[in-house]
Amino acid sequence: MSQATIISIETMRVACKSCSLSTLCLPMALCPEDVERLEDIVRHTRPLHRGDLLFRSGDRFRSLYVVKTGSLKSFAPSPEGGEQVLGFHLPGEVIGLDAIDRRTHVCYAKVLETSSICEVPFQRLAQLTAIIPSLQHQMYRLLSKEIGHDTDMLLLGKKSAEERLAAFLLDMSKRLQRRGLSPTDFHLSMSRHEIGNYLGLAVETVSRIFTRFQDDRLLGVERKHIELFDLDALETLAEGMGATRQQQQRT
Amino acid sequence: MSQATIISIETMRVACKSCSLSTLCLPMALCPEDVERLEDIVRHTRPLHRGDLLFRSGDRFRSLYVVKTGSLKSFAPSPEGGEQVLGFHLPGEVIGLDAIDRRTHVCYAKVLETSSICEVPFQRLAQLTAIIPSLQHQMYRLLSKEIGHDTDMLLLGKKSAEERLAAFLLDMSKRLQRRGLSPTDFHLSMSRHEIGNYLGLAVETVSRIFTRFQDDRLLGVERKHIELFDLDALETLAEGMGATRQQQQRT
DNA sequence: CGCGCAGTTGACGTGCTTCAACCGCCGTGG
DNA sequence: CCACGGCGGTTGAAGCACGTCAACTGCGCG
Repeated sequence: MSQATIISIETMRVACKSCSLSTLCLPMALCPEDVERLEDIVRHTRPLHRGDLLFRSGDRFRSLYVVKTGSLKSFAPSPEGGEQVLGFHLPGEVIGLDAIDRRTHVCYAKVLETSSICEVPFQRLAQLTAIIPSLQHQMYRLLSKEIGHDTDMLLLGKKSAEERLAAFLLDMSKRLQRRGLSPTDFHLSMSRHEIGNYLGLAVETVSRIFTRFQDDRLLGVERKHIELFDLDALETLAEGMGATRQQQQRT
Repeated sequence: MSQATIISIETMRVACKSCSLSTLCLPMALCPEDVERLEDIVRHTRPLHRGDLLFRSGDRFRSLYVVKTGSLKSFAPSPEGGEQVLGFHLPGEVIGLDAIDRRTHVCYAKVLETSSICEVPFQRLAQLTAIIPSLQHQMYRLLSKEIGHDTDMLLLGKKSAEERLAAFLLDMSKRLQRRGLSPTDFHLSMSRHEIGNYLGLAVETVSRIFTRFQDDRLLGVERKHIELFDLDALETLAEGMGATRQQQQRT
């Protein structure tokens, strides 16, 4: 028990310079000296557990959060009391970028599995970006990348159910690969409900398509464990070349 | 004719400090001295006309563009040769934020009606933000706002056709209002095809819902001229309180 | 004056949702 | 240790919202 505690604290306190995410996260392309300046403002909190909320809708925006380990989902309350899943967040990804403008969080961030998270106070980060040009560029790229990803998701909304699920799986695959994990064999920390909600599909539809993909030997599924057998075929599907329902609306 | 030319040139050359958009655009909250520094890097191009392309997919990213007058649409080529409308851009709005990260434009920007546009070289803008803190904040807020708007659009993709069109009209209404125009009486510069494509709906569906809204006295339509009679009702519709198809998927 | 395209309207087909039943895993408590 | 309840997930049947196809209208432009 005491050993577990020590490990946990060690994990918590790992500095940016020795963090395995340093090539993905904010320190990317910073010189050691600047990494240290960044470290000075980063706050490490104790690990959060499944179901914990990182922040709530309405909370005042003060910090960006970076996932160090684990995963989260963000969601907005929907009018009827349900929730709308806005995205999933993997290690190295920054949460809260949408709140900079509004000064207030308008969504919830919930932990899907035990996760450790770095807190980066935004005001101090902004001050730092003014004196570290490469950090400023990194911030602009980060924000821009988020816009690009959102745009991709926006396009998804116009595709068929099969295309959406294929695109979702490929997106996860690529994001995991960037983190040094297998792009073809991984664990989904979110439920089918959450996937369906995220993609705008009914749970049943998600389930049916998973089995359809499995029947077609595109992948193997066993509960939350996914194995992708044919990335190319999935890519083709996701692109919408499926011949059915050509949504090519020229204007 | 010569008078028209003079007016056009006058419009082209208007400086940031005397531009009617100065409270919406980048100069927002800058002191006069800093506005002048911004002006120094802004390039004014001749007005573009309907159908002109501001940039193409594949073009190297060099500048952000701000709409001064007129309107544009951005779209991505879809696999089968059609196009996917990504958004519409009104005066005071910045185009190209998604390209900062990729260093290359991945979509097209096409002019919907005669428009004048300011070009802001990004490298020089970034240099300027490092020495003008309020400009840096403005940039962060701009990028963040875009993320927020994209997220809103993403949520739209999960709603019914009526909800989507209502939300689209309200979005236009609010954006026009911020520009000092009537929020209830305006002209849509895009075609039904483009609206449908943007919202992920068939043209016929858009048309049907327009007439349905008109029958319900929510608005008046005559070709591209729109008059909104009942903003509250549209708001309620857009929120998805329509009692039909409650997409409240709890997880 | 007439071609052409944007827009509207109607009839029909279908992909997805909805409703419902069932299965299997897992935790809990007797 | 097993029984039981509950939830996540899968599968089947039926309905509906929206897409597709097709015909028609009318403004706009050469």
